[in-house]
Amino acid sequence: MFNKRIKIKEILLQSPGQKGVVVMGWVRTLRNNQFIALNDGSTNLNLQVVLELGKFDENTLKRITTSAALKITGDLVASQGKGQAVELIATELEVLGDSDASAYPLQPKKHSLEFLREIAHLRFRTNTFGAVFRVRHSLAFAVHKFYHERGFLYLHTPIVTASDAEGAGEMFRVTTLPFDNPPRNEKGEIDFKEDFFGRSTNLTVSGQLEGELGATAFGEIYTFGPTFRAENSNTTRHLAEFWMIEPEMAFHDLEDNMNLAESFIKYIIQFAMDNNMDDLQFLDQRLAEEEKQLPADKRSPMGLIDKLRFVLDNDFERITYTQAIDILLDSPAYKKKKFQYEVKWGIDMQSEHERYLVEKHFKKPVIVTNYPKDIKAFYMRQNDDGKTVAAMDILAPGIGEIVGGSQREERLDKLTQRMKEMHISEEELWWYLDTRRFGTVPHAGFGLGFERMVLFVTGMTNIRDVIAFPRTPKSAEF
RNA sequence: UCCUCAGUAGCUCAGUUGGUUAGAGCAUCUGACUGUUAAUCAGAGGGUCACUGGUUCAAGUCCAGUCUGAGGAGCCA
Repeated sequence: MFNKRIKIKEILLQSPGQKGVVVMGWVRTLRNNQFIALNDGSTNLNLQVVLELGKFDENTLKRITTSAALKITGDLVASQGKGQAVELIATELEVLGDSDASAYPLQPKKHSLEFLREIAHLRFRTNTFGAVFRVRHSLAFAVHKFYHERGFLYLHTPIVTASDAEGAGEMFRVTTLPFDNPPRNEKGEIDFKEDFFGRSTNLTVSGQLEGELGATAFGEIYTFGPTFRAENSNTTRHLAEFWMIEPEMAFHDLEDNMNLAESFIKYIIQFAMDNNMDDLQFLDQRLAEEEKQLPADKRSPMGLIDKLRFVLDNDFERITYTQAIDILLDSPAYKKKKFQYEVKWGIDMQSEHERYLVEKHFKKPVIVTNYPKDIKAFYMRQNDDGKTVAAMDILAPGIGEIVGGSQREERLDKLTQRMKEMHISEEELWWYLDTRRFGTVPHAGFGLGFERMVLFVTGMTNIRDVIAFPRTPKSAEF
């Protein structure tokens, strides 16, 4: 029976005086042969366990090494030392699992994030990753809470998909055909009729098209699942496997869509602020320490928690693509020829342009709407000007694009015309087009990259550090 | 995929114009000490200088290629 244990998060809030308290956790450090800093993952804070001199034999003490798993029974008392309100005087100590100190890679000191990535199976045991993953959990939970409270239905869209017409990037093929000798048809091409699903299949790059099927029946749905892109992207904000949240809403236009996205982002930030303040404070201090190393102009203008408060307290800036281009053309950066890439109406804005708008000009999240149709996907609703579509991207400081969405083209003729122009097969997407044939309605939706959201809230800078087991080109060890 | 930078002990790093036996702090091990907060003190062990090839009397150091990592760019969430 292990159920009598009390989590360290709870015991730290209790008043001294209790006897026979049972705790279990892992040793962070043993100081002075007398003080164990015990952590059980429920909080970043450690419980100080006091071993009175002579009470435990030398062999037991020798087994109290970094990361050894312990069961300790003891009495909770007011701490004599500084740094903690209460501490546990141990009466019984059992080593549940030894940890060979000479082989254990983590030390009670600061490790580089690069090194910790190489031991991703153990990095949860550090303060930084403990905080990041508790915050990540809260954000994920808040996603469901937000949509559930608003009557959205959680729809599980498929991981394996047959459609390759979504145009959202390179896909991972799913097959059971033998590599060395695949079946071939008369033309000598690989015959996917022989494959497991009887056709060529891939891992999903987006649940949106399926999401629209749900929205046109349930009204409002959301998806929250893994997404796969086989792009050879080597950046701090791309993963080959990442998690995306995609709400899709019938009877919503572009403005409704923006309103939902903004309140959604604020809601999940608020939830983390309400439930993970200890961890956010730790991350805030961590970030401040990191930034001391940077030159002054590279540092964030605000601390992490101040930044989150600022986002909660202020409306996102809303501008059209056309206004965005005008701001760029009118900017000192443009006039001083600081931009490497050309700025003119019709371009797909580069990172440097987005960063300027968000980090220099507005200094807060910006929603850019009504992009030129030629740089956006086929399913976005065409505006009356014939040039733009009802798209919206949310750009966040330090991250770039965190949300991409649009009002969808609900008019069948406009949609199929656009598909023809963009060489997208109507036959393959017959099921998608059926939503426009049978009771089509104005509707909208967006995708939010979950890891980018976690980056923003935790202040981490590399996306590989906010997902448990990052998959990136040439890397899938854990 | 492109550009730039890096790879020296378990970790973080130093290593001069190429020159004797490659160093430090932390960690580890041994011992001491005991109200510590990444405990402290003393001592010890620990290296295929990423890999392959080349230049040279001599390469951690110079050159070429490869691999891996980081940052930036593109693709995007």
